[in-house]
Amino acid sequence: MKESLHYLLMADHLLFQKSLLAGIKDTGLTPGQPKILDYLVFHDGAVQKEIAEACHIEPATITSVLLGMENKGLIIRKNLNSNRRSLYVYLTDKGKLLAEQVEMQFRDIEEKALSGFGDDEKEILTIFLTRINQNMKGAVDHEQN
Amino acid sequence: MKESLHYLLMADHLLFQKSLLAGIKDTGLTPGQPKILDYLVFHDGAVQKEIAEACHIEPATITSVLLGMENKGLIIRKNLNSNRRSLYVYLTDKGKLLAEQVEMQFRDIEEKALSGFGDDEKEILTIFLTRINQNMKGAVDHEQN
DNA sequence: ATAATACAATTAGAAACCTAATTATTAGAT
DNA sequence: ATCTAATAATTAGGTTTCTAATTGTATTAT
Repeated sequence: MKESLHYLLMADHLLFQKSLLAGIKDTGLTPGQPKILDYLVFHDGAVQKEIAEACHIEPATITSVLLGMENKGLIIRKNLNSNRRSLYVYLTDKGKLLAEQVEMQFRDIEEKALSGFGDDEKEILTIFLTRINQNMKGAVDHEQN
Repeated sequence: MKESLHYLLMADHLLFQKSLLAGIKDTGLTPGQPKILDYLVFHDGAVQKEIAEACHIEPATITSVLLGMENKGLIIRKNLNSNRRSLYVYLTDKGKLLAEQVEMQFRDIEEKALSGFGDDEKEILTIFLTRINQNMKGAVDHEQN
């Protein structure tokens, strides 16, 4: 089991997550918030559904996490007249500052995780993980019909 | 962000998990239970702390998940006289049956995930993920001191 | 134009997970 | 031998996550 793909992916992902949280303890961010902050850096103004998909969590989950982030003043949610059933999410200045810290931490951990890897190896790894991603996406989509 | 290691690991892990849960819906297992069942197949009689470490969850979490599994009759927990502060966990016959189903599903998904991969590619992937694992373990251990 | 359908977000309720503090047991030090 | 440290499990309290059902808004069909 220790050598199975599932186990390795789980271990790597969770160690990454644990390391991230340790590195941003001083920010007061709770575990669900960093990935959303990170997504918004590159997709400011996204609607909730989009964020949920990108972060691989359900729309119902996003609702509560974003509420917490809004209360902390990290984001604001706007209702545009052109589409009143969607909520558009924007980083505040405070949110941007914390997001930068998260970004930095992401980069640090990634570097640590890949220490000893050559550029060619990094590229191969990325390609492999992307292929798996596509294989799995197809599988899950198929099951939903 | 879509191309970062963290994102790819997260996506692959969560798609794997989602696919697994879809494939064992009929078993009535809740999301936290399959990985423990799987671990016990190869480590029957493990103590709770060991299971927690292997499954990358905290001892406090194991307590409640194992309670649920015990109530469902999937496991029993025994107190041995030689060490009365540890609890030794064993699969019941019912637990073994469900574990087999979980195993089968793990294998199916792994095959789907790696479709198109040659044996040499699979081996390289495993090596890479294991190296990342070791890099991260070192990092997390270091932070704890 | 109105009715049916689809869609985005939310609420409700439950499971999984965490950290910090507690209890019970074991091991180690003097 | 007793006192202190460490260890395994648990409890308490909170966050994240899920599914299913609901609300409000937009689209589509007749």
